[in-house]
Amino acid sequence: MKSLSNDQLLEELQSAEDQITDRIADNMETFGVSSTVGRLLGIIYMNREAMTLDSLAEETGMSKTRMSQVMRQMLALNIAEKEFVKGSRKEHYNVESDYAQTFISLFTTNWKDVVSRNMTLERRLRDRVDQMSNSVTDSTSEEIVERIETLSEELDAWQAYYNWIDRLVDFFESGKIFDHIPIHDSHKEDNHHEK
Amino acid sequence: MKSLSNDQLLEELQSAEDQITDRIADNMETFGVSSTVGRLLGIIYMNREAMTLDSLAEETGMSKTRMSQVMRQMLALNIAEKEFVKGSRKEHYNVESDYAQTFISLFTTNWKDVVSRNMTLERRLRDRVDQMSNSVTDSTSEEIVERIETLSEELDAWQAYYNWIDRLVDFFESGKIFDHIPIHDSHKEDNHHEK
DNA sequence: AACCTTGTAAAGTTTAAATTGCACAGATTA
DNA sequence: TAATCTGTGCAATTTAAACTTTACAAGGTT
Repeated sequence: MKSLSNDQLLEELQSAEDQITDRIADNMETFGVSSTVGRLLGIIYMNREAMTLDSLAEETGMSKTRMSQVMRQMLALNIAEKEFVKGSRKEHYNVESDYAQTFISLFTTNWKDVVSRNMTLERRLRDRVDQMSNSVTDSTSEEIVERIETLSEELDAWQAYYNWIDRLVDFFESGKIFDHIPIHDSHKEDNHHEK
Repeated sequence: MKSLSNDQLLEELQSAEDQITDRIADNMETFGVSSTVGRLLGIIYMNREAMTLDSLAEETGMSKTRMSQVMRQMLALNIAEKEFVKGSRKEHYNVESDYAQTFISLFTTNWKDVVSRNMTLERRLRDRVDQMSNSVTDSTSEEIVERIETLSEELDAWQAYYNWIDRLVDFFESGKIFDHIPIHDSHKEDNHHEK
Protein backbone atom coordinates (compact mmCIF):
# COMPACT_ATOMS: atom_id res chain seq x y z
CA MET A 1 0.00 0.00 0.00
CA LYS A 2 1.61 3.20 -1.11
CA SER A 3 1.91 6.32 0.99
CA LEU A 4 0.13 9.56 0.19
CA SER A 5 1.46 13.08 -0.33
CA ASN A 6 0.02 16.12 1.42
CA ASP A 7 -2.00 17.08 -1.61
CA GLN A 8 -3.33 13.59 -2.01
CA LEU A 9 -4.28 13.51 1.64
CA LEU A 10 -6.28 16.72 1.27
CA GLU A 11 -8.06 15.30 -1.72
CA GLU A 12 -8.78 12.07 0.11
CA LEU A 13 -10.15 13.94 3.10
CA GLN A 14 -12.42 16.07 0.98
CA SER A 15 -13.68 13.06 -0.91
CA ALA A 16 -14.38 11.10 2.26
CA GLU A 17 -16.19 14.01 3.88
CA ASP A 18 -18.27 14.52 0.75
CA GLN A 19 -19.26 10.88 0.73
CA ILE A 20 -20.46 11.15 4.30
CA THR A 21 -22.56 14.19 3.41
CA ASP A 22 -23.96 12.39 0.38
CA ARG A 23 -24.96 9.43 2.46
CA ILE A 24 -26.61 11.54 5.11
CA ALA A 25 -28.59 13.20 2.33
CA ASP A 26 -29.54 9.83 0.93
CA ASN A 27 -30.66 8.38 4.22
CA MET A 28 -32.81 11.35 4.94
CA GLU A 29 -35.11 10.26 2.12
CA THR A 30 -36.21 7.41 4.35
CA PHE A 31 -37.97 10.07 6.39
CA GLY A 32 -39.83 11.16 3.33
CA VAL A 33 -38.06 14.49 2.94
CA SER A 34 -36.23 15.74 -0.12
CA SER A 35 -32.56 14.91 -0.38
CA THR A 36 -31.70 18.59 -0.25
CA VAL A 37 -32.91 18.67 3.34
CA GLY A 38 -30.48 15.87 4.04
CA ARG A 39 -27.74 17.56 2.08
CA LEU A 40 -28.01 20.78 4.09
CA LEU A 41 -28.12 18.80 7.30
CA GLY A 42 -24.95 17.01 6.27
CA ILE A 43 -23.17 20.16 5.19
CA ILE A 44 -23.96 22.10 8.35
CA TYR A 45 -23.18 19.08 10.48
CA MET A 46 -19.81 18.49 8.86
CA ASN A 47 -19.07 22.20 9.07
CA ARG A 48 -19.43 22.03 12.85
CA GLU A 49 -20.55 25.61 12.95
CA ALA A 50 -23.76 27.51 12.20
CA MET A 51 -24.04 28.61 8.58
CA THR A 52 -25.81 31.38 6.68
CA LEU A 53 -28.05 31.06 3.66
CA ASP A 54 -25.31 32.54 1.54
CA SER A 55 -22.66 30.10 2.65
CA LEU A 56 -25.06 27.22 2.09
CA ALA A 57 -25.91 28.48 -1.37
CA GLU A 58 -22.23 28.67 -2.18
CA GLU A 59 -21.54 25.21 -0.79
CA THR A 60 -24.39 23.57 -2.69
CA GLY A 61 -24.34 25.71 -5.79
CA MET A 62 -28.05 26.28 -5.36
CA SER A 63 -30.01 29.51 -5.16
CA LYS A 64 -30.40 31.37 -1.91
CA THR A 65 -34.16 31.18 -2.23
CA ARG A 66 -34.02 27.40 -2.22
CA MET A 67 -31.79 27.48 0.86
CA SER A 68 -34.37 29.64 2.55
CA GLN A 69 -37.17 27.23 1.64
CA VAL A 70 -35.29 24.20 2.86
CA MET A 71 -34.13 25.78 6.09
CA ARG A 72 -37.70 26.76 6.88
CA GLN A 73 -38.73 23.17 6.33
CA MET A 74 -35.93 21.99 8.60
CA LEU A 75 -37.03 24.37 11.33
CA ALA A 76 -40.54 22.95 11.06
CA LEU A 77 -39.13 19.47 11.31
CA ASN A 78 -37.20 20.45 14.41
CA ILE A 79 -33.88 19.42 12.99
CA ALA A 80 -32.35 22.88 12.72
CA GLU A 81 -32.45 26.11 14.62
CA LYS A 82 -31.47 29.72 14.23
CA GLU A 83 -28.43 30.78 16.15
CA PHE A 84 -27.61 34.35 16.96
CA VAL A 85 -24.17 35.51 15.93
CA LYS A 86 -23.26 38.91 17.21
CA GLY A 87 -21.93 41.39 14.75
CA SER A 88 -23.65 39.71 11.84
CA ARG A 89 -26.94 40.72 10.32
CA LYS A 90 -27.39 37.39 8.59
CA GLU A 91 -29.27 34.58 10.17
CA HIS A 92 -27.21 31.59 11.11
CA TYR A 93 -28.56 28.07 11.16
CA ASN A 94 -27.27 25.16 13.13
CA VAL A 95 -28.27 21.52 13.40
CA GLU A 96 -28.39 18.97 16.15
CA SER A 97 -25.04 17.18 16.21
CA ASP A 98 -26.39 13.99 17.72
CA TYR A 99 -27.53 11.55 15.07
CA ALA A 100 -29.98 9.68 17.27
CA GLN A 101 -31.51 12.93 18.47
CA THR A 102 -32.08 14.00 14.88
CA PHE A 103 -33.68 10.66 14.17
CA ILE A 104 -36.04 11.16 17.09
CA SER A 105 -36.93 14.72 16.09
CA LEU A 106 -37.86 13.65 12.60
CA PHE A 107 -39.72 10.60 13.74
CA THR A 108 -41.78 12.39 16.36
CA THR A 109 -42.54 15.52 14.33
CA ASN A 110 -43.76 13.49 11.38
CA TRP A 111 -45.90 11.11 13.36
CA LYS A 112 -47.36 13.70 15.70
CA ASP A 113 -48.76 15.38 12.63
CA VAL A 114 -50.24 12.15 11.39
CA VAL A 115 -51.77 11.32 14.74
CA SER A 116 -53.42 14.67 15.10
CA ARG A 117 -54.87 14.62 11.59
CA ASN A 118 -56.24 11.15 12.16
CA MET A 119 -57.71 11.72 15.57
CA THR A 120 -59.68 14.60 14.09
CA LEU A 121 -61.03 12.50 11.26
CA GLU A 122 -61.78 9.66 13.64
CA ARG A 123 -64.00 11.89 15.76
CA ARG A 124 -65.85 13.23 12.76
CA LEU A 125 -66.44 9.77 11.35
CA ARG A 126 -67.52 8.47 14.73
CA ASP A 127 -70.26 11.08 14.82
CA ARG A 128 -71.43 10.15 11.37
CA VAL A 129 -71.50 6.46 12.20
CA ASP A 130 -73.54 7.19 15.30
CA GLN A 131 -76.03 9.10 13.20
CA MET A 132 -76.20 6.17 10.79
CA SER A 133 -76.83 3.79 13.66
CA ASN A 134 -79.67 5.96 14.85
CA SER A 135 -81.22 5.94 11.41
CA VAL A 136 -81.54 2.17 11.34
CA THR A 137 -85.17 0.98 11.39
CA ASP A 138 -87.04 -2.25 10.63
CA SER A 139 -87.01 -1.38 6.95
CA THR A 140 -83.22 -1.06 6.83
CA SER A 141 -81.61 -3.86 4.86
CA GLU A 142 -79.57 -6.41 6.75
CA GLU A 143 -76.50 -5.68 4.62
CA ILE A 144 -76.52 -2.03 5.59
CA VAL A 145 -76.83 -2.77 9.29
CA GLU A 146 -73.85 -5.06 8.99
CA ARG A 147 -71.74 -2.55 7.14
CA ILE A 148 -72.45 0.07 9.76
CA GLU A 149 -71.36 -2.33 12.46
CA THR A 150 -68.18 -3.22 10.53
CA LEU A 151 -67.38 0.43 10.02
CA SER A 152 -67.80 1.11 13.70
CA GLU A 153 -65.39 -1.69 14.57
CA GLU A 154 -63.01 -0.30 11.99
CA LEU A 155 -63.01 3.01 13.80
CA ASP A 156 -62.19 1.24 17.05
CA ALA A 157 -59.15 -0.40 15.44
CA TRP A 158 -58.23 2.92 13.89
CA GLN A 159 -58.38 4.68 17.22
CA ALA A 160 -56.35 1.98 18.95
CA TYR A 161 -53.68 2.23 16.28
CA TYR A 162 -53.23 5.97 16.45
CA ASN A 163 -53.29 5.84 20.18
CA TRP A 164 -50.49 3.29 19.97
CA ILE A 165 -48.46 5.56 17.69
CA ASP A 166 -49.10 8.41 20.06
CA ARG A 167 -47.60 6.45 22.93
CA LEU A 168 -44.78 5.32 20.66
CA VAL A 169 -43.95 8.91 19.84
CA ASP A 170 -43.87 9.73 23.51
CA PHE A 171 -41.62 6.75 24.15
CA PHE A 172 -39.08 8.26 21.76
CA GLU A 173 -39.57 11.86 22.68
CA SER A 174 -39.22 11.30 26.41
CA GLY A 175 -35.99 9.43 25.87
CA LYS A 176 -37.36 6.27 27.45
CA ILE A 177 -36.29 4.47 24.31
CA PHE A 178 -32.69 4.89 25.44
CA ASP A 179 -33.40 2.91 28.60
CA HIS A 180 -34.12 -0.08 26.39
CA ILE A 181 -31.94 0.63 23.39
CA PRO A 182 -28.93 2.50 24.71
CA ILE A 183 -26.83 4.42 22.25
CA HIS A 184 -23.75 2.49 23.14
CA ASP A 185 -24.35 -1.21 23.03
CA SER A 186 -22.91 -2.91 26.09
CA HIS A 187 -22.97 -6.36 24.49
CA LYS A 188 -20.84 -6.48 21.40
CA GLU A 189 -17.67 -4.71 22.50
CA ASP A 190 -15.60 -7.01 20.27
CA ASN A 191 -15.44 -4.62 17.34
CA HIS A 192 -14.25 -1.81 19.58
CA HIS A 193 -12.04 0.84 18.11
CA GLU A 194 -8.96 1.92 20.08
CA LYS A 195 -7.93 5.55 20.29
CA MET B 1 -80.78 15.57 13.79
CA LYS B 2 -82.71 14.08 10.91
CA SER B 3 -82.91 10.40 10.08
CA LEU B 4 -81.48 8.87 6.92
CA SER B 5 -83.11 6.78 4.20
CA ASN B 6 -81.65 3.53 2.92
CA ASP B 7 -80.13 5.22 -0.11
CA GLN B 8 -78.67 7.96 2.00
CA LEU B 9 -77.20 5.38 4.35
CA LEU B 10 -75.49 3.60 1.46
CA GLU B 11 -74.05 6.87 0.25
CA GLU B 12 -72.89 7.77 3.76
CA LEU B 13 -71.23 4.40 4.16
CA GLN B 14 -69.41 4.65 0.86
CA SER B 15 -68.27 8.15 1.63
CA ALA B 16 -66.99 7.20 5.08
CA GLU B 17 -65.15 4.17 3.76
CA ASP B 18 -63.57 6.23 1.00
CA GLN B 19 -62.37 8.77 3.51
CA ILE B 20 -60.68 6.05 5.51
CA THR B 21 -58.92 4.77 2.40
CA ASP B 22 -57.86 8.29 1.50
CA ARG B 23 -56.39 8.85 4.91
CA ILE B 24 -54.53 5.58 4.89
CA ALA B 25 -53.05 6.59 1.54
CA ASP B 26 -52.08 9.95 2.94
CA ASN B 27 -50.43 8.59 6.04
CA MET B 28 -48.40 6.17 4.03
CA GLU B 29 -46.45 9.10 2.63
CA THR B 30 -44.85 9.46 6.05
CA PHE B 31 -42.99 6.28 5.21
CA GLY B 32 -41.68 7.89 2.09
CA VAL B 33 -43.67 5.79 -0.36
CA SER B 34 -45.95 7.12 -3.06
CA SER B 35 -49.56 7.66 -2.10
CA THR B 36 -50.66 5.04 -4.60
CA VAL B 37 -48.98 2.41 -2.45
CA GLY B 38 -51.09 3.64 0.42
CA ARG B 39 -54.20 3.79 -1.71
CA LEU B 40 -53.87 0.15 -2.78
CA LEU B 41 -53.17 -0.85 0.79
CA GLY B 42 -56.31 0.94 1.88
CA ILE B 43 -58.45 -0.51 -0.89
CA ILE B 44 -57.36 -4.09 -0.32
CA TYR B 45 -57.63 -3.65 3.42
CA MET B 46 -61.16 -2.27 3.27
CA ASN B 47 -62.11 -4.97 0.78
CA ARG B 48 -61.22 -7.58 3.38
CA GLU B 49 -60.34 -10.04 0.64
CA ALA B 50 -57.43 -10.58 -1.72
CA MET B 51 -57.70 -8.64 -4.97
CA THR B 52 -56.43 -9.00 -8.53
CA LEU B 53 -54.60 -6.45 -10.63
CA ASP B 54 -57.72 -6.04 -12.73
CA SER B 55 -60.02 -5.35 -9.81
CA LEU B 56 -57.49 -2.88 -8.42
CA ALA B 57 -57.24 -1.14 -11.77
CA GLU B 58 -61.00 -0.87 -11.89
CA GLU B 59 -61.25 0.41 -8.33
CA THR B 60 -58.57 3.07 -8.78
CA GLY B 61 -59.22 3.90 -12.41
CA MET B 62 -55.52 3.40 -13.08
CA SER B 63 -53.77 1.21 -15.62
CA LYS B 64 -53.06 -2.42 -14.90
CA THR B 65 -49.38 -1.81 -15.54
CA ARG B 66 -49.25 0.66 -12.71
CA MET B 67 -51.03 -1.78 -10.41
CA SER B 68 -48.41 -4.36 -11.25
CA GLN B 69 -45.60 -1.93 -10.47
CA VAL B 70 -47.08 -0.86 -7.18
CA MET B 71 -47.89 -4.37 -6.02
CA ARG B 72 -44.34 -5.41 -6.72
CA GLN B 73 -43.14 -2.54 -4.60
CA MET B 74 -45.50 -3.55 -1.83
CA LEU B 75 -44.22 -7.10 -1.91
CA ALA B 76 -40.69 -5.76 -1.58
CA LEU B 77 -41.80 -3.65 1.36
CA ASN B 78 -43.33 -6.69 3.00
CA ILE B 79 -46.75 -5.14 3.28
CA ALA B 80 -48.54 -7.37 0.78
CA GLU B 81 -48.39 -10.94 -0.35
CA LYS B 82 -49.67 -13.16 -3.10
CA GLU B 83 -52.48 -15.44 -2.16
CA PHE B 84 -53.44 -18.51 -4.13
CA VAL B 85 -57.07 -18.71 -5.17
CA LYS B 86 -58.03 -22.01 -6.71
CA GLY B 87 -59.88 -21.93 -9.96
CA SER B 88 -58.46 -18.54 -10.91
CA ARG B 89 -55.52 -17.93 -13.16
CA LYS B 90 -55.07 -14.39 -11.92
CA GLU B 91 -52.78 -13.56 -9.06
CA HIS B 92 -54.46 -12.34 -5.93
CA TYR B 93 -52.86 -9.93 -3.52
CA ASN B 94 -53.65 -9.48 0.11
CA VAL B 95 -52.38 -7.16 2.82
CA GLU B 96 -51.71 -7.45 6.50
CA SER B 97 -54.87 -6.49 8.36
CA ASP B 98 -53.12 -5.38 11.52
CA TYR B 99 -52.19 -1.70 11.37
CA ALA B 100 -49.34 -1.91 13.86
CA GLN B 101 -47.87 -4.89 12.06
CA THR B 102 -47.89 -2.95 8.81
CA PHE B 103 -46.18 -0.08 10.54
CA ILE B 104 -43.49 -2.41 11.77
CA SER B 105 -42.98 -4.03 8.39
CA LEU B 106 -42.48 -0.70 6.70
CA PHE B 107 -40.30 0.66 9.42
CA THR B 108 -38.00 -2.34 9.55
CA THR B 109 -37.72 -2.93 5.80
CA ASN B 110 -36.83 0.68 5.16
CA TRP B 111 -34.27 0.99 7.90
CA LYS B 112 -32.64 -2.37 7.35
CA ASP B 113 -31.81 -1.18 3.88
CA VAL B 114 -30.33 2.02 5.20
CA VAL B 115 -28.29 0.24 7.83
CA SER B 116 -26.78 -2.20 5.38
CA ARG B 117 -25.88 0.50 2.87
CA ASN B 118 -24.23 2.52 5.59
CA MET B 119 -22.31 -0.25 7.23
CA THR B 120 -20.75 -0.99 3.86
CA LEU B 121 -19.71 2.59 3.31
CA GLU B 122 -18.46 2.84 6.86
CA ARG B 123 -16.09 -0.09 6.35
CA ARG B 124 -14.77 1.31 3.10
CA LEU B 125 -14.20 4.73 4.61
CA ARG B 126 -12.55 3.21 7.66
CA ASP B 127 -9.98 1.55 5.41
CA ARG B 128 -9.26 4.78 3.63
CA VAL B 129 -8.85 6.67 6.88
CA ASP B 130 -6.43 4.04 8.11
CA GLN B 131 -4.40 4.45 4.97
CA MET B 132 -4.40 8.20 5.47
CA SER B 133 -3.21 7.76 9.05
CA ASN B 134 -0.36 5.60 7.85
CA SER B 135 0.67 8.24 5.35
CA VAL B 136 1.22 10.86 8.02
CA THR B 137 4.89 11.88 8.41
CA ASP B 138 6.82 14.74 10.00
CA SER B 139 6.19 16.86 6.94
CA THR B 140 2.41 16.46 7.16
CA SER B 141 0.69 19.70 8.13
CA GLU B 142 -0.88 19.90 11.56
CA GLU B 143 -4.26 20.76 10.03
CA ILE B 144 -4.33 17.57 7.99
CA VAL B 145 -3.46 15.39 10.96
CA GLU B 146 -6.28 16.97 12.87
CA ARG B 147 -8.80 16.49 10.09
CA ILE B 148 -7.89 12.83 9.81
CA GLU B 149 -8.43 12.43 13.52
CA THR B 150 -11.77 14.23 13.33
CA LEU B 151 -12.87 12.08 10.43
CA SER B 152 -11.99 8.95 12.32
CA GLU B 153 -14.06 10.07 15.28
CA GLU B 154 -16.86 10.88 12.90
CA LEU B 155 -16.80 7.29 11.68
CA ASP B 156 -17.04 6.07 15.27
CA ALA B 157 -20.17 8.15 15.82
CA TRP B 158 -21.51 6.96 12.49
CA GLN B 159 -20.99 3.36 13.38
CA ALA B 160 -22.57 3.79 16.80
CA TYR B 161 -25.60 5.41 15.23
CA TYR B 162 -26.27 2.70 12.66
CA ASN B 163 -25.67 0.06 15.24
CA TRP B 164 -28.30 1.78 17.35
CA ILE B 165 -30.77 1.76 14.47
CA ASP B 166 -29.98 -1.87 13.87
CA ARG B 167 -30.92 -2.72 17.45
CA LEU B 168 -33.95 -0.48 17.18
CA VAL B 169 -35.14 -2.37 14.11
CA ASP B 170 -34.72 -5.62 15.99
CA PHE B 171 -36.66 -4.20 18.91
CA PHE B 172 -39.61 -3.65 16.59
CA GLU B 173 -39.22 -6.73 14.47
CA SER B 174 -38.99 -9.09 17.43
CA GLY B 175 -42.16 -7.64 18.92
CA LYS B 176 -40.36 -6.55 22.10
CA ILE B 177 -41.76 -3.11 21.45
CA PHE B 178 -45.17 -4.46 22.44
CA ASP B 179 -43.87 -5.37 25.88
CA HIS B 180 -43.30 -1.68 26.49
CA ILE B 181 -45.94 -0.10 24.29
CA PRO B 182 -48.85 -2.52 24.24
CA ILE B 183 -51.41 -2.17 21.49
CA HIS B 184 -54.20 -1.68 23.95
CA ASP B 185 -53.36 0.95 26.50
CA SER B 186 -54.26 -0.21 30.00
CA HIS B 187 -54.16 3.29 31.44
CA LYS B 188 -56.67 5.57 29.77
CA GLU B 189 -59.79 3.43 29.69
CA ASP B 190 -61.95 6.54 30.20
CA ASN B 191 -62.72 7.08 26.55
CA HIS B 192 -63.81 3.48 26.18
CA HIS B 193 -66.42 2.64 23.62
CA GLU B 194 -69.29 0.33 24.62
CA LYS B 195 -70.63 -2.29 22.28
C1' DA C 1 -34.21 61.33 2.54
C1' DA C 2 -31.82 57.77 -0.75
C1' DC C 3 -29.36 53.53 -0.55
C1' DC C 4 -27.89 48.77 0.99
C1' DT C 5 -28.77 44.17 2.91
C1' DT C 6 -31.24 40.16 3.83
C1' DG C 7 -34.97 36.95 3.48
C1' DT C 8 -38.86 35.34 1.15
C1' DA C 9 -43.32 35.51 -1.95
C1' DA C 10 -44.85 34.59 -6.42
C1' DA C 11 -44.56 32.89 -10.84
C1' DG C 12 -41.93 30.52 -14.13
C1' DT C 13 -38.72 26.71 -15.54
C1' DT C 14 -36.45 22.44 -15.09
C1' DT C 15 -36.03 17.91 -13.41
C1' DA C 16 -37.69 13.80 -11.58
C1' DA C 17 -41.50 10.81 -10.40
C1' DA C 18 -45.76 8.81 -11.44
C1' DT C 19 -48.54 6.91 -14.80
C1' DT C 20 -49.99 5.12 -19.39
C1' DG C 21 -50.01 2.54 -23.87
C1' DC C 22 -48.08 -0.71 -26.49
C1' DA C 23 -45.97 -4.88 -27.22
C1' DC C 24 -44.65 -9.17 -26.14
C1' DA C 25 -43.29 -13.49 -23.35
C1' DG C 26 -44.90 -17.38 -21.01
C1' DA C 27 -48.34 -20.14 -19.71
C1' DT C 28 -53.20 -22.16 -20.82
C1' DT C 29 -56.78 -23.61 -23.57
C1' DA C 30 -59.03 -25.19 -27.63
C1' DT D 1 -51.14 -25.12 -34.08
C1' DA D 2 -53.53 -21.10 -33.35
C1' DA D 3 -56.05 -18.32 -30.05
C1' DT D 4 -56.44 -16.28 -25.46
C1' DC D 5 -55.19 -14.63 -21.00
C1' DT D 6 -52.14 -12.50 -17.61
C1' DG D 7 -48.30 -9.95 -15.99
C1' DT D 8 -44.57 -6.96 -17.01
C1' DG D 9 -40.50 -4.54 -19.72
C1' DC D 10 -39.93 -0.42 -22.09
C1' DA D 11 -40.57 4.05 -24.18
C1' DA D 12 -43.60 7.91 -24.13
C1' DT D 13 -46.45 11.09 -21.67
C1' DT D 14 -48.38 13.44 -17.91
C1' DT D 15 -48.14 15.33 -13.39
C1' DA D 16 -45.92 16.83 -9.38
C1' DA D 17 -41.80 18.25 -7.02
C1' DA D 18 -37.63 20.67 -6.95
C1' DC D 19 -35.42 24.60 -8.06
C1' DT D 20 -34.55 29.47 -10.17
C1' DT D 21 -35.43 34.24 -11.40
C1' DT D 22 -37.36 38.35 -10.42
C1' DA D 23 -39.20 41.53 -7.44
C1' DC D 24 -40.11 43.53 -3.33
C1' DA D 25 -40.85 44.31 1.87
C1' DA D 26 -38.72 45.25 6.18
C1' DG D 27 -35.00 46.79 8.64
C1' DG D 28 -30.32 49.00 8.82
C1' DT D 29 -27.00 52.43 7.19
C1' DT D 30 -25.29 56.91 5.34
